Amino acid sequence: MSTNSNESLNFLEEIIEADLASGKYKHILTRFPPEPNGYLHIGHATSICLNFGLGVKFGGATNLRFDDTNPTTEETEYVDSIISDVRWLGFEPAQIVYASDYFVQLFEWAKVLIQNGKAYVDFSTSQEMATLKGTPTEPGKNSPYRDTTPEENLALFEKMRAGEFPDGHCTLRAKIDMNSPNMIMRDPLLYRIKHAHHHRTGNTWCIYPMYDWAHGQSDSLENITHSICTLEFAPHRELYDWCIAQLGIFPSHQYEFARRNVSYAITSKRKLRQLVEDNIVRSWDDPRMPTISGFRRRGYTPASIREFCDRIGLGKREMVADMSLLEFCIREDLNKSSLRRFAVLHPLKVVITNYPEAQIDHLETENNPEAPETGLRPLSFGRELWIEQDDFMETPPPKYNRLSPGGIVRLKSAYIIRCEEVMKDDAGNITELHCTYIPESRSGQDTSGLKPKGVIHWLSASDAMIAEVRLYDRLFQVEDPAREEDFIATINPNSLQVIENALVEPALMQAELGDRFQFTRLGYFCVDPDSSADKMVFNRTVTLKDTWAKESAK
RNA sequence: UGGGUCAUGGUGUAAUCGGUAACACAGCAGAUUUUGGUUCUGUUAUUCAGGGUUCGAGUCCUUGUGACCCAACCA
Repeated sequence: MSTNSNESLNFLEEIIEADLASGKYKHILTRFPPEPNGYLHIGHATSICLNFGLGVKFGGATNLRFDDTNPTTEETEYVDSIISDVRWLGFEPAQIVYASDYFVQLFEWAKVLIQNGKAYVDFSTSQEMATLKGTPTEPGKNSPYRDTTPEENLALFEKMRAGEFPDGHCTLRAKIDMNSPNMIMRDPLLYRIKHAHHHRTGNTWCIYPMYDWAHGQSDSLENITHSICTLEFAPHRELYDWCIAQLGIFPSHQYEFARRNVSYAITSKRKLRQLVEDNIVRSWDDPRMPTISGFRRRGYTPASIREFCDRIGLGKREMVADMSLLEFCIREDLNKSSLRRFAVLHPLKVVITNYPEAQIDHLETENNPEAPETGLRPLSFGRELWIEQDDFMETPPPKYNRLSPGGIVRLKSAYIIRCEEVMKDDAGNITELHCTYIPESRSGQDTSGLKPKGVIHWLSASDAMIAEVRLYDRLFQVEDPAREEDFIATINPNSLQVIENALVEPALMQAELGDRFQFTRLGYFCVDPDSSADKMVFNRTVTLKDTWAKESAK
């Protein structure tokens, strides 16, 4: 119910704690209010974690409410994906509700406003309205329709609702103050005519409430105590309060926080759509997309995203959180939880010349050194092996700890080998390595006294299986692509590398959708839904931290 | 006649309503390591500017500067 007194609270938590302490509320109720007009992205994820997180932290609850007041942009498909994204993140709404549930109530309340002389039907065109609205530095002018009597307005509003006017013919506006310094308060639109099919109410309505007429009242109807939104809605708060005051209904309160952006990502719906439609990515759930479904397919865990949202904190100033923090969070989670497996992405054949032709040795290695209880798994060792091309260099740079001519290296959980001969084709390409192994260097019973500097992963040619591996990198090359004049130009041309014929441990062929692994020394990988019984596909979620890559780049 | 929101290391967030500017990520250096992973240790770097109040200011006052939002029949 209450929080630890020694931990520092963010400004919203302080407000809530004070409201609870003063007895203003016994329980808090928040809400996550997406418009179902697209897929959720990482920005929404932070809002979900915020709203639901607050509900959980203070023993309250959180509604999922679809702000479906614009029938021309909204679809059931989006409703479904949003519900599943929220649940995937690990939250269960107290209620799943819709602004459209309140259309009748909202309509009745509009009539109350009209009767009280606080709203009028305006036949001005949008152009005329814009002119009369003034500018931030110049006052507006009253509409010629502003002094129509309540009786007349009521009749006109009923006609609007009855479908007697075409789209755009007139609107219902609140009568507030055309001289207000707050542009939002200069007689805002409450209803507009749209003869459109609504994904839930069908054709029963041809007038639809605007955001400002729907949101606060929806909050109030649900008894939302803390209605949390982003900074750009701050000027709307005055209108939010005005509407509630006019109706004398439960006073929900709006609080604003700064949208939480993430570097190297984009969260504009328009731009995300462009990426999909221009086939720059494959789909909305392409693992490079900053959508929740993209992160899911990429292999991110819900816990890692929640942890990220916790760690970036909350404020009221514009911010861009570091993508590297998100990467830290997923590595931290997966390091503890994922089983280790060997995979060789770019194979180089190694022949152990002093190892018997047909002999297969059975070795073991740990599933996860961070979690010994996960036990060991079997590994086959034979005369022919695969290692990573990167793990051999004919002329190694300084500090290179891997294999080179005449040098030794430890094959993890197996033997130490020495490179005796480099085989090449006519073009000079390395085709295979001839090595010898040190029989007394077997892992766990090493009496060789040798101390190779490097340890590399490997696969036995006798049982390695082929799989497809997709390596993802950042989609954008700049930290803040949204700020670029042409964000498409900043796209990383190497954001996806497909390796059709990678080699993996045989056990990986039984992996199932949702499984996550660490491919030893390579990174964290998950099973992609494109996988089939005969062709497994793995996505790289994130690389391991790679200090050698940094060192060698110097 | 403009209104609103904000300003603390590279990034993000704190600082018990005036009392040693801290935590995390990133970076750098080292130790450990049969993953160049993990773990551990150390380290670099911060209060937008000017003025004022005060023994003492990130915090209070004042004057500036800068950033973002608002003039959709979108949310």
